[in-house]
Amino acid sequence: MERKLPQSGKVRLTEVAKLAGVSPITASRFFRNPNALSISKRERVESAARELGYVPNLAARALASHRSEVIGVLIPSLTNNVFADVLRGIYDTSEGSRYSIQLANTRYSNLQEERLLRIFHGQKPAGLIVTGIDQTPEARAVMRNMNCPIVQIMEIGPEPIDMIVGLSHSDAAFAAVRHLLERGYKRIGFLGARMDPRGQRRFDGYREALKAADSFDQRLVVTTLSPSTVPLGGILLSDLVSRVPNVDAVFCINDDIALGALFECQRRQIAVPEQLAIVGFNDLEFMASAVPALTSVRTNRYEMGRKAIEMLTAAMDGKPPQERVSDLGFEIIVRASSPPRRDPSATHV
Amino acid sequence: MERKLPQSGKVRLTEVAKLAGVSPITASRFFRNPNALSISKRERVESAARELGYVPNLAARALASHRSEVIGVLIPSLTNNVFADVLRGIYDTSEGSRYSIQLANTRYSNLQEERLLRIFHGQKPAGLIVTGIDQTPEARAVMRNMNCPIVQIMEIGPEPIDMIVGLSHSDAAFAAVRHLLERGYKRIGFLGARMDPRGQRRFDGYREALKAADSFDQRLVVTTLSPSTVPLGGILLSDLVSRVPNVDAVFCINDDIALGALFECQRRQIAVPEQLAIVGFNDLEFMASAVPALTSVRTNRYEMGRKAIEMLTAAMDGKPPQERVSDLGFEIIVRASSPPRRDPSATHV
DNA sequence: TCAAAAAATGGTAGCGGTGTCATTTGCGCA
DNA sequence: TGCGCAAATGACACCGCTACCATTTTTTGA
Repeated sequence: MERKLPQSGKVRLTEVAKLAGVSPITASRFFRNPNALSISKRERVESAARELGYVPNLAARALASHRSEVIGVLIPSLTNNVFADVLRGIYDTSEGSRYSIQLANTRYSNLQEERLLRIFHGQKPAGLIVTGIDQTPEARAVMRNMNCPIVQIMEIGPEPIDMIVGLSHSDAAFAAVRHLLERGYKRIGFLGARMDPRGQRRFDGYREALKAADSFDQRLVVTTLSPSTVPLGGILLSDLVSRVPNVDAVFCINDDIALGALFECQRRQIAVPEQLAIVGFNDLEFMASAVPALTSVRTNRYEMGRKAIEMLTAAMDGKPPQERVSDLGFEIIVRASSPPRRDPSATHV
Repeated sequence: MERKLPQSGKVRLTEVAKLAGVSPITASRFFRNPNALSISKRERVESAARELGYVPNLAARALASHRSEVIGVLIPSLTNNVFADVLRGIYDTSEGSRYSIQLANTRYSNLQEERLLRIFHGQKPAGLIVTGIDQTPEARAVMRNMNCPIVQIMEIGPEPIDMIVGLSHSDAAFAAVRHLLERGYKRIGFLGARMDPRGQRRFDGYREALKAADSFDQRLVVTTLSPSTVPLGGILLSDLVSRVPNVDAVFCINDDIALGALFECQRRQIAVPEQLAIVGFNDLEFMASAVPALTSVRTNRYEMGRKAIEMLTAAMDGKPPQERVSDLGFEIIVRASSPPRRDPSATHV
């Protein structure tokens, strides 16, 4: 009970074992699989460990067991709010387990990703989480050699490396644009930034929806490779309305762009939604607060992180996977920024 | 040259040494301090390592050397944008070094913080970054026993544990409120969420500025312990204007609250800034885009992360610290939401 | 009741590096 | 040419824990 808080005299497993009156190997087993011990020893070891304030030496454990208890996580950005939610899910869920998270930032670069994978490879992680489905063949080769369970997140697609959890971004974008079409919008623009493959697939959904309605028009598409920011949303919108003044709706590749577009409309006195409907993607919290509240596509990001860790820990603990592919889906959250189009002149095309 | 990408046959230091024709210990030295070897051996080891695709086993290294090459980072939230910027600074800067980052989330809980510190303590990190200056005595005791350099970030204050980099939040808040006073605002409200100690100090700055102008009024203060969100900003603003209808400015504890307040004003047809000036804190990117653009207090968060790692690596490499306290300061970014007050009736008080 | 199987426990060796100290080599200078 | 010192190199033990296998104890079933 009396706990001399900062134990300076180092406590090794041997000390715990000695105090508990068992062999070191038995004490070791207690920490890995308590059920393998008889009740009496289990209690003795437990109380001995507590009394001495034992903290296992992870380096020694990793060296002896040939595997670390690290889950490597590769994400492309720390700034993007979208990943903050996924990370929360990852950290929250991993906290209960014995695994710790090693986070690395690829900055949307395939080369960085390869480099980081090689570093992880050397660390023999217990599991790996990577973002997206666009790894290079080299990266995939490294991963196949890792000999640990791997979960791809954010997106689902063909040929998962191992397991995968996410949603179809093209389907989601398709549904969002269908929503606008069904509400009577005719000239629906696309604002896209950071046109990485995932963004490209959202664009694909947009294009397919419009092509199906025979309304696709390249002039309505404004994209850039620059990273998404709120101010950039304003710039893209400016571009769009100067090109196509009578555009009546925009589908934005994400919520930051949508918010920037809304602000730009306010600046230019373009009435939203009367003159221009706006739809975003991700449904960040501010979308519901904006004036008017902005329609968006809800993606279950926290859940995605949680699920990824659960799939990983199940696999690491040797449990057969329930499912290799988990489609978390999406939901169109309809708000005031995309009401049914009232202006009958819109039907003139 | 021909690199069989995924080296499966494990390569140990011994193999490298053998190929290079040196003893293992010499090879070991090459990786830690190449200058200790003669040129010829250095080159031999280097090419041998490359040829075999050697990756050091970090666990073995940590076990043998009694120190890991891990920098522990404790932050209170992953969701809060503010920390994303700091983290970017941390990750960007640490990438060049041989240290890796271990991130942990305290969730604004002192108990979590203590628990996490104890875990880190067991890992013998090479360095530690903790957020804020409000650690419990127990937490401070654990840290003092860590025997590694420590940097506190976000805030400066008395009695740093080791090193510290940040700014004075009360000074920053004081300056922001002074700005409003100087522009002629009389009834300046305070919107505060998540009133943790750091938020409290911002409130202190607000209060002191108003007291100095003899204008402090408790009815103008609306706070909650709930986490900051954009929607919450709207709720707090509603509360304030229903209590004090003639409030003419608000100082918001952060930018999310400020944005929510702006949206609420739009909803209620309160003209910003004519009827109500708004000032936020942190200067997130969207503040400049909002309509009207919102005044805020710029804090150098990326720089804070960068500096923390630099101080840490310098100390870990045994260099004497240039400075133990680094005040990164702040800047009031004046925008359209807080123009000089024009309404002369305001002078009636 | 006793043998066989299962569960619990322990002994030994070694994971892949590095600290420590001893030894060898190189080099400047008298 | 030889001496002394610093630089370069090497030998050995051991970091703290776990894999592997051997041994002991308990349980089970005929």
